[in-house]
Amino acid sequence: MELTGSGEAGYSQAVHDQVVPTRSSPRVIIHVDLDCFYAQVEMISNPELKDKPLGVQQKYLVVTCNYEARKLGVKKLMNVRDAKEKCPQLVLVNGEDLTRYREMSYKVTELLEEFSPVVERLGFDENFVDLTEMVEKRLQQLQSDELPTMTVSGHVYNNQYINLHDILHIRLLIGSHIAAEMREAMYNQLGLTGCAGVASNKLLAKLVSGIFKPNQQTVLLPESCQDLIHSLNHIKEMPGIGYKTAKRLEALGIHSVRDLQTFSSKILEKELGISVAQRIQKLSFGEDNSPVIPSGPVQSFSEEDSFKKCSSEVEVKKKIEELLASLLNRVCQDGRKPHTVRLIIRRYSSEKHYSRESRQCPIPSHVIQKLGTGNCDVMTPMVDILMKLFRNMVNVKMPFHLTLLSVCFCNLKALHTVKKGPMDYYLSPSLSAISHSEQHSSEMKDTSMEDF
DNA sequence: TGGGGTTAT
DNA sequence: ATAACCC
Repeated sequence: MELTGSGEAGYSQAVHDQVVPTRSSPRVIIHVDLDCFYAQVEMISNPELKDKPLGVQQKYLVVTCNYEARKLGVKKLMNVRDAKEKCPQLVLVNGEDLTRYREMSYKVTELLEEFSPVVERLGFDENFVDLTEMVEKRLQQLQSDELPTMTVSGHVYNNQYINLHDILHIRLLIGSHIAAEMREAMYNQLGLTGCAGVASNKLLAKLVSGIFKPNQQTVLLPESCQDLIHSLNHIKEMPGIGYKTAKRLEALGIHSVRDLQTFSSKILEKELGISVAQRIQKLSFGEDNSPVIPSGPVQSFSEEDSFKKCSSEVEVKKKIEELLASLLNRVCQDGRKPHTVRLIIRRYSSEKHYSRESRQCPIPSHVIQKLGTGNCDVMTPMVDILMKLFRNMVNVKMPFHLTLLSVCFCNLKALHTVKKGPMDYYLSPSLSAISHSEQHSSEMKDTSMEDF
């Protein structure tokens, strides 16, 4: 038996004109999924909540709840009235301000990045990590006398037999140990519990992480892949197949994963377009070659507020000022500067499901400059810009009825720190481009376009 | 359905 | 700018 073979050596990815050998085939991916994340953060903030049924409320919804509450029949995204009816002892905390959740969320991602830098966030409470390289290193450290005593950490999906002569099994077992170490670190350093799934791609890792539910982990061995995907009761449960696609598939008579596997590729491509069709049909077989993409710093900040009714310009301005105040704090913390601002609205409509409209524009350069600086009045010009965007979307001479307002800062650009002797100077990209001849054309053009 | 996020078109 | 996806 050889421990090192089996990966097809591919030559891809030209990085800086260098051809780097990459092993593209057998990956080890972990999906980490925190247990009822917002509720956990609240229980850490206030330990008195720990042994009580707890729900986190946003507007009239219980968006998540702890396991005490779940035992008593409370479900995620349940109406507050229904939840209180089911469970009169339910303790509710308001979770509309995401600040503490966001901060804890990034602590988790950073902790995982210490194991391996390739970490992709999915929402606030899930992360994928590509463990392939880490596993490979441990495999090379593995002594041959240790091999016969190798065991799994946590559950094996289907309770499948482990073959220690199968290199794919060995890799995944090593992955399961790394998963256990990650969960231990999350608990010891942050006080958080969660589930983990280890498999050969993101789809399967995600599906298998949910098999044993709070605070447990599961590894999927290749032979049980089909069992896993066929354990889904409906195609809508397949990550990547959302509400719209599921509806269209149903119209084609496709309900189960097997229906999708056996459906004509040609017809599917004609109905959904080649891109979606090919992607989701591969998903139906458990195939997913999408890489784990390091999320890095956020690409946009937004704050939103929903309400029953907002129908005057004065109200709109007040809401925008509130949203903006929070956003400016966040921008200040981040250090980078947004170069674009967007206003998003949702209009009241009795039927038409969930449609938002938005208008965006560049942030004038003189406003950008003031953004990080405490708060020498950047509010006024920003509110003016946002009200103009608002009037561009909504005819204020006609009656209107909004149910949501959101402000988003995006197109974030780093400040360039230029080493110049004892002092560092912060320069905007355009200035930096002038002082450094190696940075030019595209950035210059981009900046000047936005300024005017 | 809340209050966020991402990528593709 | 919108539409789809994710939580």
